[in-house]
This record gives sequence, structure tokens and C-alpha cells, in this order.
Amino acid sequence: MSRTVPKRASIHDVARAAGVSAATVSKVLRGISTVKSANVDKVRSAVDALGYRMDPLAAGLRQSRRRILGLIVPDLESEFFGRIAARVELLAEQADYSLSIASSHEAEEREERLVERMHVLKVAGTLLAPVRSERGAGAQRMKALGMTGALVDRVMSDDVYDTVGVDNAGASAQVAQLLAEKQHRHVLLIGLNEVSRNVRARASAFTQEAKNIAPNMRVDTLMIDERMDSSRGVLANYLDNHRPTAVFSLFQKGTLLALSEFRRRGIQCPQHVSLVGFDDAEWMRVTYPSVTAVVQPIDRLADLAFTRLLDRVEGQSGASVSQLEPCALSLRESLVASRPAAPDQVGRMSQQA
Amino acid sequence: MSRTVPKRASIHDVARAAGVSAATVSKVLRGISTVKSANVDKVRSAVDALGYRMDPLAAGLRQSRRRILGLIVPDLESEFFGRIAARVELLAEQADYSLSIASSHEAEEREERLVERMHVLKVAGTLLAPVRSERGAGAQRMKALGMTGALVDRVMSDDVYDTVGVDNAGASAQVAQLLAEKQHRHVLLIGLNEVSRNVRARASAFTQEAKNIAPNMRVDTLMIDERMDSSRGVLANYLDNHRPTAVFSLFQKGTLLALSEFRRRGIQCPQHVSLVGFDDAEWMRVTYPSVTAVVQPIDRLADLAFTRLLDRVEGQSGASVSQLEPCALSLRESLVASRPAAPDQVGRMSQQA
DNA sequence: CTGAAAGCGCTAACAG
DNA sequence: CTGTTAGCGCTTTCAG
Repeated sequence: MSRTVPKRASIHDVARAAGVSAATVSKVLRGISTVKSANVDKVRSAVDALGYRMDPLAAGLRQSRRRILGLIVPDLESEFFGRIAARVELLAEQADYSLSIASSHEAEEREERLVERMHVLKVAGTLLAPVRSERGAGAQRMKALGMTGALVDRVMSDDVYDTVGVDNAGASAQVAQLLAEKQHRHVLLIGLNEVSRNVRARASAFTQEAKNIAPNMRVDTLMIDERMDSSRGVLANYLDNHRPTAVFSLFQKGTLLALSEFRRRGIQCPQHVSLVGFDDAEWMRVTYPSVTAVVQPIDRLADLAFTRLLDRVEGQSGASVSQLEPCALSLRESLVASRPAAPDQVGRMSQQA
Repeated sequence: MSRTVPKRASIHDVARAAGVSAATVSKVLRGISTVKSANVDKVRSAVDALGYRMDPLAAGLRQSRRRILGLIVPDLESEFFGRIAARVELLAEQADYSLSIASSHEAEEREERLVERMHVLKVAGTLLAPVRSERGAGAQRMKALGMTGALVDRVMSDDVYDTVGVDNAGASAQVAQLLAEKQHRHVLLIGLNEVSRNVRARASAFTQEAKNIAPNMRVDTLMIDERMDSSRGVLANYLDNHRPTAVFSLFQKGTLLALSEFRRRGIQCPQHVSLVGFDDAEWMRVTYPSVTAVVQPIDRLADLAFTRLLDRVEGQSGASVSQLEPCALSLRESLVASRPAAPDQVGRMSQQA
């Protein structure tokens, strides 16, 4: 395979071929200052002739400033972080940095090890999308190691690092307002038993806002598990005994779960119960009913976070800043006004209620 | 930020602290051969005391064999390649390589540039999931540069690189058999106008198999566009004029599109038309109806491909091998037996048919 | 078994 | 404007 290939040309080979010194070649390659244009040409053609490309790692070794950025996300399978990664990759490229992407697989311990690896790699800066929050293991380790970086998503604000997050509270409050307006007075929140700060922020903001604007709204909260199978039982059990007029799922898989459980039990959505999901997905437009969802500004998040990181890497100092980006709400069929409870409609449920 | 941090310890600092030479430290760190155990201990504690971690990039510079692997995927947003990336990341780690992930954003030109970048990075090997196929720009460039590598997905077999793909043809033929069994005699294939080889392979295998086992089956093929909006019109137009008893979508977004178009026009699935999709997704279990889908063995693909790559990187030579992994079929509500056509059922369509 | 010396490919600093 | 020299942090001889 690569066995037969001649060793790749080094800067000295180019220098020799061009009849100049390695230092001159280096200067030409980096477009530096004043090199006699005759020499520039000689170098250029030698480079072409040999197909030479400088080794950025060797260059970084000498410069002691590596043009590498690190990105750590909780997972790569979800569209959310996939898009973050894709976008940051592009931006890093434009800024002439290479990017090292890693996934913590939603494990804080792994996140911490990845932070350490970025440090060992001597990256110029690390963009961390933490498993938990700015107080999680990864961010703390970054601080302890004195690393340059920024934090994105699942994050509110930090004393050291710039943070860019989604306005979970604002969006959830907006959903609360909407449900109140539509006369919903019994809402089920589907949350997630997880370290992530996002879901908790969504739950408490909703509850808070509901208390303020519709004190008579009953809000139940179900914290379920990541494992869909056991969670199904929890939700099923709740629905056996209660009949909310609306369900607000605080994360994407919860929305899937709710929809599927509605179908299994013949609960008509939106006639019997309305549904709103936090975090939009393409499939939510084609389900029946299509699902009203909170749309997160993913690309914007990536852009802002990258900009913050780059600023820090390029030496901008000053107090850390926090940004919270607003979400949009995509209204679809799954949300309708609540009809006054028809007592016998509840009778359709199993008896032990 | 990182301004106040003392420079990180180098191998010489450790050597000095341990009272040995840098060479000895290097040997200890790599667990090499025979070092007096007294010295091993001294080095170990010096390492701990200084929090020293060796710089893998500097090490690679001298060794001229970098422990870096490259991964190039067409996108990072889809669950398919997201999972591939996540899995390969883990495997690379286990094999003690670091991984450089890049996305070609479905563009061959970019793919080629990324291949070149991997070459410049002097990676030990590159795993390429090509935009097009083994004959696309990226793979060709890899050959021209004499790079070590392997190819995964959208690929059949290659004279230079090992390939690991999905048995698109087998799965599609199986779908053809199933539809034939269920008495479907008019099937619409939804394909994609794209350079990717997968969709074409699926289409032709289906058509072929249909011809063999059910010569009287009519198979129409609609090649639509990546841009959903314009595609919707193409599909709508077809459905205005034809009424297949089953639709087989050859890619995930096509399935979404079909489902949504059925709903828009009040075509009942599966009563009026059955639906099968190539490439499964979690949401397909909660739509109404739930969607029968071909499930690709994603993790297995990643595992096999990585193993092939690692073998090559570690010097295994010999003729290139090709593997084609079988898919599973997940039967759900969207597929039912075709009823003999009820003529007046067609009358429900708009008049100009 | 160990360490001094020579580099991997590149760039910074300075003398010419 | 250009070349020489001296390393970046590490590993590899190879003589002790």
C-alpha cells in the first residue's frame, strides 16, 4: 500500500531544489514580509514540482502555539450536536485551525479525560459542550489546567469561561403562556433523570411561569429515565391514573415516547390531549398529528460559541461573558385549546383510576 | 486565562527531577525493555510530581509514524454517520490512536481536499466514507497519494482498498420479495438524484428482483432532489396521476416526504398504499402508521471497517477484501397486503388523472 | 543498563 | 533580503 511511496519532500528538499535556504522557503510559504520576488517564484515552482506541503504539526512544535482547536460534545449521534460539530468544523477551517472532535458519550468521567487529552495535545483552545453544566467535571478540569476555552449549551454563566446557551427558561415560559392561553389547566411535564442542566431549567421555568400567570393550572412532573423501555412503564402508569389536557415534553425522546404511548392507549392527540415538545426534529412535521415544538437556534449557538472561543484564543482578555439565545416556537397540529373537561370522557380510562 | 500557567514540564524536566537521562525516561514511559527497577520508580514518581504527560505529536515527529487515524464522512448531522464516527472514535482510542474526524458535507471537491489534509497530517491511515463511491474523488486521491486506508459505505469493492458496505442489493431484493408476496403489483420507488452509489444500487436491485419473481409487477421510479421543497411537487404530481399500491423509499428523507405527502392528500396508509423505507429511524415507530424499514447494521459497519483499516495500518498486506453486511427488516404497520384494486377508490383522486 | 548526541520538519533570532 | 544557528519535545542509535 503506502510501502512503495517515496518519502515526502521536506522543506529542505524544496530549499535545495530552489537554490535557497530553508528559512527563505519558510518565509515564502507563510507569505512573510519581504522576499525577493525572483526567489518567491523559484520557491513556488519548486514547491509545485515536488508537490510539497508543509507539516503543520512540526511547525506547531517549533512555534509552541499549535493551530489546533478542540471540540468536546456529549454525543455525535444526535442531530443537535452533529450540527454543532459540522458548523464548528467549518468555522475552524475558515480561521485556519484544525479541529479535534471528541464525544464524551454523555459520561462526565470520559469528558474529564477528553479535556485532559486536549491539554496533552496542547490545543490552542477547547470548546466544551458539557455533559452536565459549567460546574461539571470537564469545565472544572479545564480551569484547573488553566486551559483556554469556551462553554456551549447546558450552561448558564461562568466566572472563567464565556458561555453560549439556549434560553431554556424563556422558551419554557413561553410554552407555559401558550398553554395557559389555550385554557389548559392540567399539564404533564416529561423530564429526564439526568445530570444535564437543560431539562431541569426547562421544568422549573415552566412551573414558575405557570404559577405566575395561571395559578390554577395543575402541573405534574414525571422524571423518566434514559432507557426508553422502563420509562414507558412510568408514563403508562401515570396516564392510567391521570388525564392531563396537555403534555410538554422537555426533550426530544420524551416527545417520541409520549406520542407512541398516546397511540398505544388510543388517546387521541390533540382531541384528548395536546402535545408540545422541546427540541424540534424533521419527523415532527410528518407524524399525525404534527408536533408543536420549541426550535433551538443550533447554528447560531455554534457560531457564537466559536467566535467567543476564537477571541479568547487570539488573546482577547476581560471578564467572561454569557449569552443566552432565544428559541422559536413552531406551532403545529398537536396543540389545540383545551375543551372544558367532559366527565364521561374520563370514563374511557381503565377502572382503577 | 492560560496566561498565568507555568510552562508544562518536558521530558527533560522529568529526567532532571528523577536524576536520569531523557532517554531513560522515554524508555520507561513506553514500557520498553530493561530499565533498572529503581530507576523506573524514580521516573514514575517524578512524572507524578510534575504531572508530566508526553506530547504525542512531538513523539510522532521523531518516529515518523504518527499514531493518528483520519475519518472522513459525508456528513455529521445524520444519525448514520454520527454513529459511525462515535464508534470509530472509541475503537481508535482503544487501539491507542487519536482520531481526526472531518465531514465532506456531501461535496466531492471538499472530500478531496480533506483527503489531502489527512495526507499533510501524515496520518497512519484514513477511513473514508465516500460521498460517491470507491471511484469518487476522495478515494482516487488517496490512491494517487499512496495513502493507507479503507473505505466504508456507498462502496462495493476496490482494487486497492478494503471496503465494508451494506448489502443494499440484498435488502432491496428482500423488500421486492415481500411486496410481491403481499400481492403488490404497482410499486413506486422514491430515489435520489445524487452521486451516491447506494440509492442507485437499491433501485436497480429492487427492479431486477421484481422482474424475476413477479414479472407482472409495475415498478415506477421517481428520482427526486435533495431539496425537499421541489421534490414535494414531483411526488405530488406523480400521485395525482398514478396510484401505486406500495411505495418503497430508498432513503430516509424520502420516507419522511412520502408520509407527509400521503397525509396532505388524505391518502390513507396502509389502507390505500403501503410504505417501506430504506434506513430505519426511531421516529418511524411512532408515526401513524409506524413505518416498515430496512435496518442497516451501523455499528457492525464501523467495527468491521475499523478492523480492516487497523490491519492495514499495522502492516498487513495482501489483496484488498470487500465485505457486504446484511440488513434486517423491521416490519411495522405501514406495510399490508394489497387488496385487489377497487376502481372507485381511485375516483377519490383529483379529476385530471 | 544508561546517557550523549543526532536528528524528525519546521521556525525564530540574528548576523551578514 | 538571506542564510546560519539553535532549538521545539521527543526518540533513536551506539558507545560506554
